[in-house]
Amino acid sequence: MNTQPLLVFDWQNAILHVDADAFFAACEQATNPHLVGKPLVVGKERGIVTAASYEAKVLGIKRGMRIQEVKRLYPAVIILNSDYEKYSLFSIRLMDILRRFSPTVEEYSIDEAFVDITGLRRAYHCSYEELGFRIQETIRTELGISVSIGISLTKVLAKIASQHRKPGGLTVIPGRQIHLYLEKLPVDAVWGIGTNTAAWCNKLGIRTALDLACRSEMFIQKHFPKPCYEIWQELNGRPVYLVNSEPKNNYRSISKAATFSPTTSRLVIFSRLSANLEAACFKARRYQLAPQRLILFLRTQEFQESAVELKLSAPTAYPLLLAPFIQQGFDAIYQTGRVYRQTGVILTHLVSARNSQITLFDDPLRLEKMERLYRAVDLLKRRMGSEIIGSGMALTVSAGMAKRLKIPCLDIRLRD
DNA sequence: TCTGGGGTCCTAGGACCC
DNA sequence: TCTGGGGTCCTAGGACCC
Repeated sequence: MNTQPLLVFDWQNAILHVDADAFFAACEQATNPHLVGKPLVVGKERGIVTAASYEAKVLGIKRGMRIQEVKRLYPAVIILNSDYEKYSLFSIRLMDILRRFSPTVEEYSIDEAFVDITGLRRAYHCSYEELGFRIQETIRTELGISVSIGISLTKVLAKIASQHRKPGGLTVIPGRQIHLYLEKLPVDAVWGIGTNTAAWCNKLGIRTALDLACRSEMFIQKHFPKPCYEIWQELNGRPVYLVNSEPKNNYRSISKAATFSPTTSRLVIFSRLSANLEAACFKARRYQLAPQRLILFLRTQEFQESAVELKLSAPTAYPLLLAPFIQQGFDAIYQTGRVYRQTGVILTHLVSARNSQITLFDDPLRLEKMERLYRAVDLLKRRMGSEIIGSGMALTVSAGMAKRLKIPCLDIRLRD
């Protein structure tokens, strides 16, 4: 058999993973004493459960469950709209606390972070476990929420550690104890191993994380693609994934999609699509980005997807300029009489908008007008909420106006 | 098992060039 | 024009994550 014993020296490297417990629900409870200790669910506005407090989870409520069903089965459960502003503020404060302990903090998601704590035992005159405990306590007292913490030699192991005991757990996995934690862990519970890779593992006789970690390096390289080889190294205590503390200020793509009650109405579907475009461009402008391409897609009731990709000859995040092409693209994929339930827009090949949009206009005055218009729009949206202005605008632009504005669209291509 | 919405990275294969 | 080898770039699609 292609196996080998785990051989890891302790603490060449120390990574801490923080995972907030039932984060959205916890934020609600932290800001409203009446909610503490009560079963509570967030996601009313979407019709599905986005997050559930532990009191609600105990009853059997899971993420994705219909709100209607929750109401019917558990009339006592409190149901709230989600409040992303609030959760973002908690997230910012959480990350700030972590940065007080170490400068190397990766904000992995709104409620999760990795912290590189290598060598901090000396600085704080305490063990890594004690340091984890202090962090946990600081978060509890300052924010009033509970987090689970895992500490180990790599990110993958630290994730396993933080999952090990939830909520409120603190688990340290030193090198010599790795096998104890991998022994009973199903391979698909490892970060980065999904259902497909797990199925492949099973075919090779690999059931647990330990089975995977103990295979020889050669065996892994022969039978698995690169991502899995990296995970294998991490499971063996060899760090591959570094803690990246650079702030997220760039995107490869920006997308907006929305599901609605099934309809055949051309007008309704097109205006949904326009709203998606508005929202996506709004976000792009916030990060000073402009797409060179965009993909429009529609989904039918039977989950059939049709999409079209538009290549712009010059990048822009001004929906007004894009309107005629959206119309063309839409016409290419929309089928009269079909029942649709979802629309979406993906902005890709993003570039910095700072200078690139200038090439769209030969007349600097016109550029300035457009910039001023959207500065006003963006300000209004930020102040009053993004619903205040926008969608429908795309409908009002005539093809003639677009022609005068000289936005050429190079290429429209149907995808699949 | 997917609900629903937002992302990332990797890979195989084709086009094109020398 | 064909043969063969080799490299790069781009794309679609897959897999995975929260």
